[in-house]
Amino acid sequence: MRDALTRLGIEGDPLVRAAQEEQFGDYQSNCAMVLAKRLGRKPRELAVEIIAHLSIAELCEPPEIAGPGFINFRITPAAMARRLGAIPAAGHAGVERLGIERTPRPQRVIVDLSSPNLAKEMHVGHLRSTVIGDCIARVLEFAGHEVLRENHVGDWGTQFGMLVAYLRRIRPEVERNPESLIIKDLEAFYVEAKTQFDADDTFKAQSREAVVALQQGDATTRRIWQAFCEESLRHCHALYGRLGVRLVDRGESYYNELMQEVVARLEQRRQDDPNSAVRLSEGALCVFLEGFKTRDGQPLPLIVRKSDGGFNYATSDLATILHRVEHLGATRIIYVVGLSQKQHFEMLFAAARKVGFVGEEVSLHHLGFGNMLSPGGKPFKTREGGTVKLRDLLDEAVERARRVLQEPREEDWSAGRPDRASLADADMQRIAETVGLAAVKYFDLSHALGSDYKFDLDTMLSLEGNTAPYMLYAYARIRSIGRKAGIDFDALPATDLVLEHPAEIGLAKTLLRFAEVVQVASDELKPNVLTDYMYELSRAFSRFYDKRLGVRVIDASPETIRLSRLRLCDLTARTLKLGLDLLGIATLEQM
RNA sequence: GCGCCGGUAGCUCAGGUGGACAGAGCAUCGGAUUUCUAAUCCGAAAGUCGCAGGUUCGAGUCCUGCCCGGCGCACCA
Repeated sequence: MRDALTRLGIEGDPLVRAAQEEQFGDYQSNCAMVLAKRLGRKPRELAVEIIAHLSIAELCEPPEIAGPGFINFRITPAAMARRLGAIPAAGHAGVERLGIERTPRPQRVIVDLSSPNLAKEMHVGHLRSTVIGDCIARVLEFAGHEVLRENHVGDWGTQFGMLVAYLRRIRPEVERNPESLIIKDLEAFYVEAKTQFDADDTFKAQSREAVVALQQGDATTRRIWQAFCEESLRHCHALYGRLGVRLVDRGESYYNELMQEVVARLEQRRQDDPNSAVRLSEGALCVFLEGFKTRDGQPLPLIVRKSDGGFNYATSDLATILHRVEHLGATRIIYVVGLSQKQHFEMLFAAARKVGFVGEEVSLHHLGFGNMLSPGGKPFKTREGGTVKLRDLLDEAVERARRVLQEPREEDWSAGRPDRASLADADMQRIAETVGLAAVKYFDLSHALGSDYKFDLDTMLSLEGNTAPYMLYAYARIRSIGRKAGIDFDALPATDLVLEHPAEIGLAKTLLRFAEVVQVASDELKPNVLTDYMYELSRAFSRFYDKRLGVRVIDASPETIRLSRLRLCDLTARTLKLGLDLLGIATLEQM
């Protein structure tokens, strides 16, 4: 299509995409209508001309023009077989990428994700950033970019003075042996400290002193603080480990010196040009930006140094940008943070550009997401109104998964299905863990990022519909086919594909769309594009394997057909596995 | 008050730069089945896409106004 447009001397996007309905073919192009409008011509005439300049005879049937000027393409089974056949087989280079190429223009990308506060336990509010951020990082990495996952944890501020002082009071041994620190329940520890802080003026004073000591670099205080942060991070990483999330922790404290640098640079700017956007206002050092107003309609600046001389969120965020651009060499920074922070990031980015911290060559992107709500549609809280720990949420999901998985076991015994019924309890626990976590992650990623969603265990653990269990089942089932057919998929040679039956063609068609789907998901940073496809692929497979409308596989004959169908199974399994991997979801060989 | 995001089938949600009668899952109803893992497949019913205007050959999608919900609006992160 692109060539045809070029030959016609027309610039424009071919707008080719999978057809919405089967009657319109496999792919459709809507460009004739768009271009005709621009060129002041009749859409159908232009469509005719475009078709005349196409050279796609060996790819598809002669294209048809329909309606106001749609161009419909129907790929020939032979062409599908060729394309699928070109996907590297087991043992060949590129098999793990299914032949999908890397971007020709790799970037160094920072994904800012998770970012819990170390003073407390991670709670449900951290789930989305962690899961989405990890997925985005995986997708961009797969696309060929160099991705750095930065966990901007909160490890600084007044509350840490309080925590250090409290540790000193009730665990004095920490001072001598900071490495030994274990805090079972971080949340309870914080609450205790806070209660003490509010009730005890002496303790309050000690807390303040600890903050000062921390800032001045007092060795003992820092050791205790560090011990606390490390213990808190161990709590975090227990969860990251379960979730299969890798990231690099870099606390706010890391930027202490850079924050001085940020302020110094801005101060310089202000003094060089008193009329610049950087000005003092009510004693605070501010960056004034266009388009932002306070409640009263006054200009709303980004405050970079408070009137008391202290730093705030904006200061550390600017320092972070400086670090990422100047030290880490990032050309793209993606913040996976809730949508409620939207204005803050707009101001932050505008300010960073205004004061020259980042140039045109660097893109700053706030990938905002909606709230995770309780099943009732209200903010997610415990019955008492407190925050729900992320660990508790995941535990519950796993426990519920275990119950769902165990339900049919009794029947399996009587139905003579030892495949599932014979699973040892340990295996069952492992499977439940995978399924439970997969369900939570998949459910999150299957919603459009910007919208809120209701956390509903029943729905996400359902064995039917667009859920992780359905997808994992589809995968496990295919792997089981390999075992039963006595074929090692990991040693299956490249075979000629035979695509004759509608079920074969339907599956092949869906398989071929994977590369494009990954491309869209990666370009637009939309995980749900991927999940939607995964579901379609799983369904296409179920149809393929259906006893009435599908085809025989394990006992198919002749052997060429059998191998072809097994290869389709394998391609499906590999695609599912890769797709799930991009979502950050582990697969199971058996469930 | 200003700004941003959302309002799509009974429920939960999709809808790539405006495009072919608005899609899916659950739930409902009806089929298939002595299973190559039925944890499946096929089909039906179900929506004036918040409301009212406008732009366009064509609007869930763009513009304006209004209604409803959420979030944000200078020294908290």
